[in-house]
Amino acid sequence: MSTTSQVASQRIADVLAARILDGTLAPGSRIKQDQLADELSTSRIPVREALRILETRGLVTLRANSGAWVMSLSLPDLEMSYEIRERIEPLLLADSIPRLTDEHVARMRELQAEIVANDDVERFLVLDREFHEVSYAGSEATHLAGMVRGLWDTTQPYRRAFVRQAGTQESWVIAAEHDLILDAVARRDVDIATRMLTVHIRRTRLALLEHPEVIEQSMAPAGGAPQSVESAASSRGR
Amino acid sequence: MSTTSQVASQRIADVLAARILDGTLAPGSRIKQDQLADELSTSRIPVREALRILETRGLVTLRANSGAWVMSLSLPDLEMSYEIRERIEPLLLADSIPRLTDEHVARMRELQAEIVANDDVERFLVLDREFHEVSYAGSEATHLAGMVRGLWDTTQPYRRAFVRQAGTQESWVIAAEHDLILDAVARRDVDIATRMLTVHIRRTRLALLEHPEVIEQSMAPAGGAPQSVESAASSRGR
DNA sequence: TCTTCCTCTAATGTATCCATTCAGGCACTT
DNA sequence: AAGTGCCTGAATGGATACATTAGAGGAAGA
Repeated sequence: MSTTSQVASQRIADVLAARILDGTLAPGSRIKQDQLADELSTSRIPVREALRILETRGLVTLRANSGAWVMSLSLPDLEMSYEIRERIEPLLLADSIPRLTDEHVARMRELQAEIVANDDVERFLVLDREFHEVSYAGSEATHLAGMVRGLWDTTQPYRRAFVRQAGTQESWVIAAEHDLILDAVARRDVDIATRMLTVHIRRTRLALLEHPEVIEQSMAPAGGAPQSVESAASSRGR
Repeated sequence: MSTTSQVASQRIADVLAARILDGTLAPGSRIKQDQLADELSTSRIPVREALRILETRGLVTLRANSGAWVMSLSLPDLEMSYEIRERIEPLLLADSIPRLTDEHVARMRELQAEIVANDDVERFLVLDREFHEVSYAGSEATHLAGMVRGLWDTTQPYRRAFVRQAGTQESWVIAAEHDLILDAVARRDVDIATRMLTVHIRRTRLALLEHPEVIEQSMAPAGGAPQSVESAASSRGR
């Protein structure tokens, strides 16, 4: 019924998340509580809650008595994110496949068809993500699914820069790998599907490593961002 | 200098985390903002922040307009946590080993010696955890380390119940496996160390599955806890 | 010219008060 | 007797006002 949450902090979190994921807010950008509260006509209290919510999703970095920044990753961070994805997404897929309906598979086919026909970067990012998300829709492992979503979230700005950089040839390879995954999923072949997914993620990571410039390209121009994740962790665990 | 954080929300989060991890607050227990604020002589604002912080660490489940509960896991959740650990902790260990100092190894030996001599459940939980944490101390992958810490945190109450239940024989097996890991780490043998760790976690998961009663034993007696993680996720992603 | 200390300001952290929501119980209807 | 609806209170969500901190900038000294 309600397209937007009744709870203000959730609404604000959704707005902020959308801006980060669609590239409006670049990694490293400073987020000021006053400014956001002003813009969204609320007090700073729900804004602060929203920032905490986004910290949980990995989208925002908080430092006590200092401020909030859009999460930014170093190249090792980014590589590690893909290493983690390579190990846990097959787990999620394996848990999902047995409960996937024919409608899910049909939806995957639709998305795959559009991916092949598409050549717009932004559209690709949406389609690619939904393709994988649908393949995970059968899983009831909420915790794991949340971790995976977090990894997709934090890496999204860099994926955008990468797709821009690598261009259409990369899309073709991805589409080919999706075909293999889709076939296996349609047959409910857990073993092959997970293997294909593993290869898919691994190859993407290696391709990413050939474009280390995506890190700089994704960063906000200035703003005094704390270097990487470290500062958040150290302030958290004091 | 300051043993406790200057920021109230951090202090409160630390206090709450300690109570959850040491078993004072059982999974499923209701946490009331008023009561906590009262007890710690603060307003409810920093308490709410603390709850968000603990949600990030996976220790607390929040439901909008409803309340906060100590995170509780179903048996499938618990099993999945170990499946995830089995896949990502070797990654963390591999990243850590090359940078481990001899002091780290020496500390691991100390801990291992005390584990062998020890027969107290609470002490075992502390020692076991620190043994693994030290082995990860060389890693600079903060993000991954945080995920692993979260998994240890959320599963700690069930590990306690399990060790109580399985008793000393389980400790012996664990100690034996630790020996294998320690040897490999001391030789800086990444391959063997990660394999031993994988086996260690997998065997623990299987042993855990033979004691499904740990779930009920760990739960708080009453309090109207929302069933498992699901409710938190659904309220979050509305 | 560089360093150090101080000051001041902008932004974050916290307290108090008010608004809103949800769960449980009770009365009423069918 | 079962189910529905309202009503009340306890607990959470949010706004305003104040306290505190971090960091930039400048003044003074070497």
